Amino acid sequence: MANAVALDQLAPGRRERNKLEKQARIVWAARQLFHRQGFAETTTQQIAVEADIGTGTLFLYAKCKEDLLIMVFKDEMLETVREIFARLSPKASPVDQLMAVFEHMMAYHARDIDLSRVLLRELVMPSSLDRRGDVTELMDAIYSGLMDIVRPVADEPEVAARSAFALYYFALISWLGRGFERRAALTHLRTQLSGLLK
Amino acid sequence: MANAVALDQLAPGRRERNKLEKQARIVWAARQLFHRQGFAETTTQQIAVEADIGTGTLFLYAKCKEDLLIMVFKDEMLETVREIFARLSPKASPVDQLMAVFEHMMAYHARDIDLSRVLLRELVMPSSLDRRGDVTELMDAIYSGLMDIVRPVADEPEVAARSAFALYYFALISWLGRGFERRAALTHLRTQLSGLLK
Amino acid sequence: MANAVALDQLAPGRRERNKLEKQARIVWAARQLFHRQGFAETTTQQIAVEADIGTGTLFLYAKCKEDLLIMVFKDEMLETVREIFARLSPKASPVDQLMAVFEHMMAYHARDIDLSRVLLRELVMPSSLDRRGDVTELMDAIYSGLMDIVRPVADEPEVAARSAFALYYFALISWLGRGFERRAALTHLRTQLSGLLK
Amino acid sequence: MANAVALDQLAPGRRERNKLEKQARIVWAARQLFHRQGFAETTTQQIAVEADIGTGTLFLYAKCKEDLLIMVFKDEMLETVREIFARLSPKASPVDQLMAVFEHMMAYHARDIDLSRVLLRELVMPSSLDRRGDVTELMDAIYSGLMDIVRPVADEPEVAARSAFALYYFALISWLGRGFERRAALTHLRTQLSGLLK
DNA sequence: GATGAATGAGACTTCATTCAT
DNA sequence: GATGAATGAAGTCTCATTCAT
Repeated sequence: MANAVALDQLAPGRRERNKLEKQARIVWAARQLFHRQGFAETTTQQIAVEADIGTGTLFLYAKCKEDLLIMVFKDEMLETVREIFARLSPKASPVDQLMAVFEHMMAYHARDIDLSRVLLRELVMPSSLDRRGDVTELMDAIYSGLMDIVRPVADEPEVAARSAFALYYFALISWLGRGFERRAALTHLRTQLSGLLK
Repeated sequence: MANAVALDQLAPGRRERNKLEKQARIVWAARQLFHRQGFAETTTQQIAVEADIGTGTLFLYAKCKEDLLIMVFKDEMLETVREIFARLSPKASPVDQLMAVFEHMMAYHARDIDLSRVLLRELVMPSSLDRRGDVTELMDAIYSGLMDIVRPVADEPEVAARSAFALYYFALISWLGRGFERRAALTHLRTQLSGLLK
Repeated sequence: MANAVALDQLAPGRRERNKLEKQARIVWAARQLFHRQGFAETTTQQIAVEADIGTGTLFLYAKCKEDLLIMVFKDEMLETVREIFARLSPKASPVDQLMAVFEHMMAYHARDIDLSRVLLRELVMPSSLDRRGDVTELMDAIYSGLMDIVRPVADEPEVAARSAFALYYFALISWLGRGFERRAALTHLRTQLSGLLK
Repeated sequence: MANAVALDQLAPGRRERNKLEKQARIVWAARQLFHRQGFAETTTQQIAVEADIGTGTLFLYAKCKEDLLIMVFKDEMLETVREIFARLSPKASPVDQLMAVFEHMMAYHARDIDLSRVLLRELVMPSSLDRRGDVTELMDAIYSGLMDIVRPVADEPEVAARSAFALYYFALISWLGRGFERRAALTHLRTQLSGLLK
């Protein structure tokens, strides 16, 4: 008994660290490696080693490698989105505010274009549906912010917010998917948003 | 040599025609197999066998497997799109016409959802740029038709057409990517299009 | 402690009965799943869930997954064999009686050929020796019945019974292992048994 | 041109070595490694390296690892069987001759019991049916030899040969599968064969 | 006895693509 | 242009089993 306590103090093992902490370590490890090496170039083994867990344990927290990407993205993006909305100038026009939001979001993706491409691919054709909740949570945060912006000028803020996001999404895909210039995509987007909000 | 010339004289354009016929056989074989077995489950060897050509010959006509999917899709989709636009009732409202177009396009994708998912993934993150021309050709046909529809009510038909397509594309992805119901996606889309065209 | 005694007095044999009941549930669960999904496709976790016990508890009752197969088989087969011997017509010739036995046994295996293949593989190359007793018990039952059949016509009933079973076993393997037709295997077997018993 | 010839002379490549030679090299490599390290412990990569071919090339010649075992076994066993039959004393009694054959065959398996266990398992539950021809060829050779032995004393040599082999097979499995002593298995077998041939 | 979170070994095979002919 | 034998990279995730509680 006394020994066990002593052992715990000397070498706190893996087991007592709780699930949440473990999940956090996994996401942290995945993020580091995905950004440093790319998605395909990162092996699940590397992530497990970096997170200090067993190879199999990883799959108790994420059903597949792609789910790890969603988890990484959701954490980062949610924070990013909240910052973006927090920093908006309320005096700017709705279109300007929307553009500010979307420009920042694109800038976020620009930091790691390849990883964002993999992410979009994953959103279009999900490898598992386990992380659907994460995506929903993120989308809700975005829609909520967009609605606040368009509310003053839109009869149906929800519809307008969804439309605005759809236009952004198309611009994003045009940029990521076909080498459409980011600037050109944004220019188009502004025109379209102006048209949308009359 | 002399023989070759003679053959050419007897059947002018023969080589070229052979090439086209061979390409047609390849696309036909790919389509059959992709639809029957799915994209990943179909091997390039199977396609070569079905098209009655050598394994290596295939890659003289398509740089990679994904290009075959684009070829299959472009042929089918271009025809589908033309039919759709041809059958529109010019008396219907622009929104109704747009919805008719998009409903038919979604119905086309519904015939093979999985294959459409692969296609969208491919459009978002192309494996090769060789078939970009095919995509452009198709998009031009679509934009052209959409512009005709929105022209009566839009100041900038090109912008409106692009926006309309963006809204459709988002609906499409929502449906394919997340099991969002097709009906629900279409309902949303109609509301958004109404908003867009005021 | 005192409580434990009291409990034991209230329900004597309770612990033992619980253990047997639990084992019965495990075997029942394993049988369902093996038959429904196949051996390889069934996980020990599924069996544990179905038997309503912990994942680790399973291995208190069976040293390994293969042992579960033996347990399933032994229960079923022992009952089957007893029925078969009970229903024999004593007036039939020994060869006819043997054939009746073996036909029924093959029919039993025919109900789940794939599982029987796994079983035979397991008998040829056992994963553990823990369940050897089960196999012996079953074999004894079979030999005993076969000896009763051949006794009237064999000088050494034990030898004849063993030979008869060997001939059956070969027929069984020929059928399971190589797609030899069941009918053909049985025809061969009858000829061989006739030769054996003169 | 001249260069190509020079290169060929300096470094005769893989390609010109024909298919048969390649298959022989593969089987040779597999045999070495299976015997030296055991079946499970040998990787297909090792075999490919040893045979001096590409990893994938291996699977042009054997559909799966198990097929390699059949190929190895068939070659060895066919030779072994022919030797055994060639060396029989025609003056010995049929039972003695049969026993000589089966003792030698068991001795062959005794040289690598574990590999033989894997082989038997494979025969009971084949991983592929591609090598069925090999098994048939071997069995034909064995049956043919056995028929010659039993012909003098059996009305139906074919049936007797098959029965004799079945009895041997059962003894073999008893020995390999359950640690039944080889000597005991052979003793039983002799008794049974005596009974069979009256 | 019971639990269930954690472990970690593990190597096969596929199949798009190439390139010598 | 056509062929098809040869290549070889590649790495996830499963799942039986353990063992601290």
